[in-house]
Amino acid sequence: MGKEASRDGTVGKALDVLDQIAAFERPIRFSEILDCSPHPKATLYRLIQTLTNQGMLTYSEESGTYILGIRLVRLAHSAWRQSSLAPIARPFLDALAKDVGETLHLAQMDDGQVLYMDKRNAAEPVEMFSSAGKIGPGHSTGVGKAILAYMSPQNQSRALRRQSFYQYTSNTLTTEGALKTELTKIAKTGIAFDREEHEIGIICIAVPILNTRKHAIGAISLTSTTTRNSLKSLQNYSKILQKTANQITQAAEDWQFPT
Amino acid sequence: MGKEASRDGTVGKALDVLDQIAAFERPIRFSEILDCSPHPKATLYRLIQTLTNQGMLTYSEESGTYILGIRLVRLAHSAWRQSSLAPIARPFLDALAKDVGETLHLAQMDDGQVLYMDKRNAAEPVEMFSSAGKIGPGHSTGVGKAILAYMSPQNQSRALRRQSFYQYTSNTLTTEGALKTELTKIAKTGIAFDREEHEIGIICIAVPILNTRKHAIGAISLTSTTTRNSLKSLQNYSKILQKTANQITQAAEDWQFPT
DNA sequence: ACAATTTGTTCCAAATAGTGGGACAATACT
DNA sequence: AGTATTGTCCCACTATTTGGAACAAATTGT
Repeated sequence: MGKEASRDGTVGKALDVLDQIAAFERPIRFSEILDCSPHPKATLYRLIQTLTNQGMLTYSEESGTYILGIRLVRLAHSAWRQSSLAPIARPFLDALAKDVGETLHLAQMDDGQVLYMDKRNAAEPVEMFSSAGKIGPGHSTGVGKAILAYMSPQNQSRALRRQSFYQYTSNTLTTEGALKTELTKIAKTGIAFDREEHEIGIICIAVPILNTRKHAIGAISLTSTTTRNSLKSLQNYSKILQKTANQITQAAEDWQFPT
Repeated sequence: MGKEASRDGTVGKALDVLDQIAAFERPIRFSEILDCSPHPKATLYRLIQTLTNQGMLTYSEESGTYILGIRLVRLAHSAWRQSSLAPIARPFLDALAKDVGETLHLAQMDDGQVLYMDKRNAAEPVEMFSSAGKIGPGHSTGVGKAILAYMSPQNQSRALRRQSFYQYTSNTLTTEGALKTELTKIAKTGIAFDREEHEIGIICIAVPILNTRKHAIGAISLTSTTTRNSLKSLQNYSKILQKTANQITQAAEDWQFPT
């Protein structure tokens, strides 16, 4: 119990390697992987060879580097369709986008991290990173806090333990205590705000998407800039966001979700 | 030698299972997987358990079914950014989309199959398959033929062997001979057409994206319907498509060599 | 040009992790 | 209740993974 060694065999190790390579967001040498790997050289070597001729990694002869393989993209397409809310939420997000003309995000929680599943651009786009599969911190985003506020106690504390509490801006909540207080407030109102907690100048309003047991299975958010909106004016969107969230809940009812 | 057993260990088996589950485009029971699996019950069971607590699969207690897990989406995001042309091609596709106002696709080849990496919608959307990660046949799509025409002889024949030559419509090329003749023509003109070969009423014009060695690393296509366009009128787009493809080639080159 | 160093690949005996027949439990059908 | 189907678990057997160390290739230093 002391250690949370939940390693399952070779497959687990192989997948860890994939995560490691994904973390570097660039082509990477064998020895670079080796440096951040707990495995001995020969072991890592065979692991990577296997992954490569399985199409999960791609090797570039010219530069001697590895990148994540194309097979993942194929698999992820199925994963996205099957286990994300995106396909279900699509028509409702489209309608909402038409109504509000601001940047919208659909996100779910993966092991304490926010995972963006879909996005709609503002009429006048604020160029932001993103697209499906992008991850973000749970403690400093609107969607993250909205979902955390509506988790079962066990899941919540597990997720909280995963938070880095990295201070992105002076508004970021950097302690578990501060975040918990905020989550309680959110659970009362059903609405979460990002008060420039992740990036100065960027604010957002988010609402959870709940299942029948009143636990969050995702969240939607509307993002804007402080030059175009204030936290007050974002409040005007709360009704329509909640309506959309409810519609998605409804549509998702006969669907199965991850815990 | 007789057998083409290229299985590498447990990891390979686990990944095969993922592919199998992806193939069913719906939640699936344990026994259903077992039916199309070469592994004995206990083996498959442990494999799936491992995959599940690694987040590659998600299990629904209520219905006792498995779907591909959310972790794949996260991994694929990195894969998409690293090993697809999509991020590089994005600005050029955007510009092209603005100019032509028709449905555009960016695709690459994965083991003989077309893999769509990005898409731009027409002003009046044509509802058809597609979006990133979606796969399609090589022998009956514009992008597929464009890429096949510009492959090295070895790669081409390997890819041709992978083709199903399934007859989607009366126009589909259903023999290797017919396809090869077509590919020779395409290699001369640099332009590929889909003459309702995949779906009646849908036509498209495609051009390859070439590397410095004049081999295809991908393709872009413009799709329309027979009610809005004819094969002749699609020809008008050939210049601008080729210009865009060249721009992407250029950008891809610069990408490889950042001093 | 030559040695020293770093980086990548291969081998093989020992150890470990995966295998699968079959027993058992939990549901679903008659 | 009885029977069939589906899912979970056990454990002795065995095949696969392991990793130290030797080797090869590419890079760097003098």
